[in-house]
Amino acid sequence: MTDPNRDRLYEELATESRRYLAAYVLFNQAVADHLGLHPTDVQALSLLTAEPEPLTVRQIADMTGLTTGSATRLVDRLERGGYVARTPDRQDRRRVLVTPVPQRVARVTAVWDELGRTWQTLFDDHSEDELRVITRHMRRANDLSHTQIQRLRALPKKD
Amino acid sequence: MTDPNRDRLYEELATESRRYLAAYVLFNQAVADHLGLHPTDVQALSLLTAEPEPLTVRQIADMTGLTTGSATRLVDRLERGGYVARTPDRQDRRRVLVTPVPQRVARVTAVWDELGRTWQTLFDDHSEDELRVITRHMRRANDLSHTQIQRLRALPKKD
DNA sequence: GAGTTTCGCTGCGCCGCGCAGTGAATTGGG
DNA sequence: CCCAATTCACTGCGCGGCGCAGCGAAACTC
Repeated sequence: MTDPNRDRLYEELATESRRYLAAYVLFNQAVADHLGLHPTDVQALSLLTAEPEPLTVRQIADMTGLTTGSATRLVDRLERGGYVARTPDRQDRRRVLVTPVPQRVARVTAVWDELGRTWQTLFDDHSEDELRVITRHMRRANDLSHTQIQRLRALPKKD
Repeated sequence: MTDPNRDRLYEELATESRRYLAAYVLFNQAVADHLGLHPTDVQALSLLTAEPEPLTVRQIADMTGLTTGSATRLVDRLERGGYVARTPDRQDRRRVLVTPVPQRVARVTAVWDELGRTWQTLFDDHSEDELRVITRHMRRANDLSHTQIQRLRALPKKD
């Protein structure tokens, strides 16, 4: 139950996770500054390009955690910057599909890939099993945090 | 060089990382909402409690990525909320040391630990070696992103 | 001891954001 | 079939965090 060795590993991993997140936020900020965008916009673009199909405004709102109103404004900015295009949905005419503009978005992903290349060198001395371990951990932590978020939102607010 | 199997793993890990970090940001946001704070404040508290010694305002500014002015305001909010206390530095009287107030901060970390406990159940079927692999990856990615941020800031801004 | 640098702090304006409400489109129940 | 309820994206409005520029005070430099 309380293996002191494992406890130390847990502790270490917890602290490292915090720094990991902090580093990501800083990196995201740096990318945004570099491109003259806002961190939220970069984050949205990252999520948008990760999905195979175009998203609706509401989906973007859910994934970023903003309201639909703010999401509309976000898409406004991205559209004005030429990063995405609004396309009406044929099936449901209330909906608006937001599709990324490849050549423009490439400018953003280029910065990401710049990191990605260095990442590869970082991964190169990992075995395939180790890579799978990391990926699996992230996926599970991802799922877990979603349920945790649900719980937090359902709970009464403190103070 | 181009092992298709590894390439697929890289691809998978890259996408999963995005989602993982996005989820982390969302969780941070949810915690902030729950406590009636701002995400930046929670992040600062997280970093503040992770360090063994009190930080100066400038150090907080550097770690969070904001200007000293905004950092001052951030400390103002945290102080007003009773989360931290300002202490003058004896050695350098220009400096102000920001020390977390344990009993008040405990309220925040309680929410983190709530996730931590569930995390433990998630980790329980990992071997110690696997835990070390994950921790090591995060630490290295952390270091790497810092150098990347330096590079980004040095580069000329695009657009 | 005068000049320079660093510290934290403070007006100011910008702008992202949540809130609440709008019209249009879709869905469901009698 | 029609009318109510829901969902969609969008829009004023006010709040407030943030960067910017400048401020005295304290520390370092020569």
